[in-house]
Amino acid sequence: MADVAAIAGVSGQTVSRVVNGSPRVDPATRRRVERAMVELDYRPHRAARALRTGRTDTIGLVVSTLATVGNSRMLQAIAAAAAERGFALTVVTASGRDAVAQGFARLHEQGVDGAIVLNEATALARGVEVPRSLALVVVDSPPDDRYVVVQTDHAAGARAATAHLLALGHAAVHHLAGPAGSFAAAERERGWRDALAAAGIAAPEPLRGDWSSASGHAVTAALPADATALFAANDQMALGALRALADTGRHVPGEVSVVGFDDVADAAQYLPPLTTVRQDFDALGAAAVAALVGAIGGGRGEPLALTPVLVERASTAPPPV
Amino acid sequence: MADVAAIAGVSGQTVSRVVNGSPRVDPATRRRVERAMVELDYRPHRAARALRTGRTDTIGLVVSTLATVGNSRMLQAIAAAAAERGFALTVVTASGRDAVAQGFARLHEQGVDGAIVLNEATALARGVEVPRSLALVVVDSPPDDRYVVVQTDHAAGARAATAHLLALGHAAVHHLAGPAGSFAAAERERGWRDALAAAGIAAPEPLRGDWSSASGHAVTAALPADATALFAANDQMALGALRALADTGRHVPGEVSVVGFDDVADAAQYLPPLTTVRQDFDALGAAAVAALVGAIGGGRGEPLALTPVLVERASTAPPPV
DNA sequence: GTATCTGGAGCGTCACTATTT
DNA sequence: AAAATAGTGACGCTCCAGATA
Repeated sequence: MADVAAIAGVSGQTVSRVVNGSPRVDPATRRRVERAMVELDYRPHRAARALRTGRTDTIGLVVSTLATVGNSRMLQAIAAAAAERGFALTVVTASGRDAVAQGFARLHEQGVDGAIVLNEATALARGVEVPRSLALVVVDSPPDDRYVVVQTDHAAGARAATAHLLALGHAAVHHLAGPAGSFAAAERERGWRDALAAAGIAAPEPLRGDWSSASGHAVTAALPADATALFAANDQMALGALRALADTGRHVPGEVSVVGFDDVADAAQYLPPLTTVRQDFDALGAAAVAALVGAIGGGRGEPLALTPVLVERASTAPPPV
Repeated sequence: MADVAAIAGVSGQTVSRVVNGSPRVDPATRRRVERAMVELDYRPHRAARALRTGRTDTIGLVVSTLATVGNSRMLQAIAAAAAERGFALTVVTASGRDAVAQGFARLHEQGVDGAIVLNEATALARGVEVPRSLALVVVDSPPDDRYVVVQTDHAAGARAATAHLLALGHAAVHHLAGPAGSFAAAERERGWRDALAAAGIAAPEPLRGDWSSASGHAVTAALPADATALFAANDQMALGALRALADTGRHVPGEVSVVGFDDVADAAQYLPPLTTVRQDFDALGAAAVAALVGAIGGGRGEPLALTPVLVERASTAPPPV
C-alpha cells in the first residue's frame, strides 16, 4: 500500500479510502490511485485488514459429511453464494461426537465472521455452546433463538410424496426413514405420518437407514412382501431400495411404487427414473448465505422455509390389481 | 495474550513460546501459562499471527464443480487431511473461462499458503499464470515443473477395465469418454485405446459425455446395436448408459457389459451393481495435502500416481453367443 | 556458560484527528 | 464552511537482541 501511495503521490490513508470505496475522494485522485494499484498489481492484505477491523470476510461451513449428495449440493450452492458476496468460505467437516463443538472452536480460532451449520441440529441442541460473538445460521433445525434457521419444509414434501402414493390408490405407504439424530429425517417422517393420519391409515413401522444407498438396500430387505408403496427419505436410499426390490423380483412401479426425496441429479437416471421431492438447494444455499450476511451486519437475519415440489417420474404407478 | 501473560505472571513472549511449543520453556512456567490460557479461554488470533509471520495456515482448493461425485469425494478427503495437519481449507469454485485465474486471484488475495487444483489441467496449461509465491499441487495433470502433480493412473485403470472385457470374450469394447478438456478423460481414453491396440482391435469412435449421468444417457443412444461391451469414463455416465440400454431393451450384462470408473459409493447399488475401477480418493486427497504441505515448507513436494483397482460386480459377463 | 525469560519493534491496514485547499 | 487529504497510533502476534538466574 505504501508503494501505491508513493507512485500515486498520495498518503496511504487515501489509498485505503479508494480501496474501500469511500465517497470523500476526488475523482482525479481516485483515478491516479487506481492506475497505481493496477501497475503494482496491488492486493489488499486480508490478514492486516482483519487485524485492524476485526472482520475477516470469511464464513465457515460446518458439515458432518460430504458423502451424501445433498450435502455436497448445499456446499456447492453456498460456495457460489458466498463468492458472489465477496466472502471466502472455509469448510470444516465435523464427524463424530463433540465434533460440532470442535468445528466451532476451529472456526472461531480462525476468526470467521459467521458460520453455517448443516444437519447438526440435534448435536447443537444438545448443549453445544454457541459462541455469542459468532453469527450463526443453521440449515434444517428446529427453531432456536440462538441462531437463524433456513430450511426446506421437509414435512410438506413428505406429505406431498405420501399423498401422491395414496392418490394412486395404494392402501398403505411404507417409509424408509433417515437416521435417528437428523432433524430433516424426523420432519420427513412426521410429514409421512401426518399424511397417513389424514387418510385414516395407521402408519406401519418405518425402516431406518443412514442416508446411504447401501443402507437403503440393506434395510429394504425387511420391507413386508405385501407392501406396494415406499417413500424413502432421500434419493440415495431409494436407489438402494430399488435394487433390493429387484433382488426379490418385485417390479417397480408395477408391483411396488417408490418415491425419493431431494431430486439429486442422478435420480432421473435410476431404473426406473425416480419420482421424488425436489429441494431447491441453490435457493436454500443462497438464503443461508443471505441470512448469515445479514446477521453479520448486525441485523436479525431472515429465517426461511422453502416448500419443495414433487417431481413425477416412472417409479410410481397404481398398485397391482 | 496480554491478559494470559498477566495472569501467569510472565511476558507475552513466553506465552507465545508456549503456544508455539517452543522447547525453551520451563515446565513449571508452561503449566502456569497453560492454566491461564484455559481460564481465559484464550485463542490465538490467526490474523495477527498471519500478519506477523506471513503464513496463514490455510490452503485453498480450486474446483470446477462439485456436481460430480468424484470431486465431492476429493473435497471430503482433502478437508479431512488438511484438518489433520492443522490447516484450514478454503474452497473456491471456478466455473467457466478464466475462472481458474480468478480463483487464484481470490485465493492469493486471501493469503493462502498454497492451493490444490482439481481437474483444471487444461486450463492451467493454457496460459494461466501460476503465482510464484503460491505453493501449488494439481490433481490429475500432465507433468509440469510449475507445480507438483498427484494423480490416479487413469490409463492403467482404463487398460484394466478394457482388458477385463476382452478377457470375457468381447470382440470389441466401446468407450463412453469424458469431456474434451479433461486430462483424466484423455488418459482414460488413451488406456482404452492402448488395451484395444494390444489386442489388435481397432478402436471404434468413442461416445463423449460431460461426466453427468444425463449425458451418459443421452449419448448412449448412439451406441451401435451390435455393441456388446461399453467402458464408461465414470460411474455416473455408466448409470445413464445403464438406463439407455434398458430403454432399448438390452439386458446388462446378458447382452451388453458395462464398466465404470471411480467406484462411487452408489455404484454398488446400480442395477445391476456396477463393475468399475476404484480410485482411492482418500489416499489421493491425503497425498495431495502432504505434497502441498511439503511444498509450503520449502521442499519439492512429492509427486505421486496411484494405481486404481478393478472391482468386479454384476454388470459384466461374457458376450451373448 | 547454559537455560530461561523480558523488552521493543514492526507486519499492513484503517479509525481518528489534524491540516490544508 | 465544506471538501479533500495527511499524519498518527493501535489491532495481536512473533522475531530479534539482550538481560537475568
